[in-house]
Amino acid sequence: MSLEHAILGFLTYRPLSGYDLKKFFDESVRHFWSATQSQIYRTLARMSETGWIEMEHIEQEDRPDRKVYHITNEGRDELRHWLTTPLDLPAIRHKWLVQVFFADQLSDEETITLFEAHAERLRQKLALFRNGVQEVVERRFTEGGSKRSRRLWQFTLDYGIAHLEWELQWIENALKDLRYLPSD
Amino acid sequence: MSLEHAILGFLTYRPLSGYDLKKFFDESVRHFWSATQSQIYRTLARMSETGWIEMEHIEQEDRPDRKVYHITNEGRDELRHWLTTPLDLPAIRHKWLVQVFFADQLSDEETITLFEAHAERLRQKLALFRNGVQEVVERRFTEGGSKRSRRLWQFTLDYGIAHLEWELQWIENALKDLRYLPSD
DNA sequence: AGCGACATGTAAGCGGTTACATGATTCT
DNA sequence: AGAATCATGTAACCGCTTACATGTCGCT
Repeated sequence: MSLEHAILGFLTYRPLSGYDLKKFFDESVRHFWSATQSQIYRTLARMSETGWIEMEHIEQEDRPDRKVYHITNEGRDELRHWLTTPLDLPAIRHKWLVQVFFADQLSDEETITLFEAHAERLRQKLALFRNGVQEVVERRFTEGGSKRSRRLWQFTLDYGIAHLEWELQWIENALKDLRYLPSD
Repeated sequence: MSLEHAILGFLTYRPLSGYDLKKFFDESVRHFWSATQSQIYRTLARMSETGWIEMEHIEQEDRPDRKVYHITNEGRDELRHWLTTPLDLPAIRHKWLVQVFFADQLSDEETITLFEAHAERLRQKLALFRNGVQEVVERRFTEGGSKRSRRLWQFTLDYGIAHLEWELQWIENALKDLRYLPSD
């Protein structure tokens, strides 16, 4: 399971609360592994039981108390083990391709719209990605973190952008072929 | 939901049983939308209640009885409606990128292995894809199906192959950069 | 007065996977 | 004799999403 291991990964940086972790997820791995708040809290409780992490209750006067978790030696072992485990390729679940597959139920115009609407979404996400994300990386790494870690982060960002660019280009190309769609 | 709409899509070809549908899924849309047998039977039962499909019990002497489902007019309306509904981009869940992100816990060699193992998996899947799939298309379309429908099928296959090719190339490229990974 | 940040969690439901269960026929 | 194909389904579980629930502090 990746959620647990992502949490272990973040806890190698420093001890963190559920609230902290949610922010880490949203700011860094979100575009390839998102996690909701409720999922994080539940998983932290489970991981405490297996002994991969330990909780420390920190009382605060001005703000709500925090439960800060730190990684144990077993946790570190588990993380290293998982990181060196080859994984199966993820199954693709792409609803849009289901629409394409059954688009013989649509007119030519509707089919073109199907492709163009998807292209437009890709363009929007790409714009978001290009603008928003790079700043976050800079901000985070002025306050610490190794160059190696930063370079690996950059890999995952490059992947995200290159992937969107590729898909967009593929669709723009497909749109050209769409003009010669057989009518029967 | 895509499973229901994929089923509706297949039922526009002809009335089918759960068993038939499982084969259709495995032979055509599997690489972007898979479905298990138990999922299909449960969903058919649910769809009968909503009125999108209707069941006909067909008794057979030599083999087990069949429950053959056909699409209703409401089903056709629902399918057309869904096909013209723009969908959000699917969230990517790519465990391998989680491994990359936290690979600062690994040595240089281990990191290179992480990339190379993934590339090898992509190569295997690509080989499978190129060999196995095209034949299925030919076979299926000698026994019927419109040219339009066939062309759309081809689109989804092309997408699958092009996607694997792109990812493989990206990783091979990343492997070159990996030589200059900062050590601190 | 209202909103956002801080901080914790529970509950219900949904889609999907894996395992279990049955039983006949046909091919090797 | 054993495997594959035909054909149906149930049950348990798992990961994830959405909604609900509570309460403080600081800023505008």
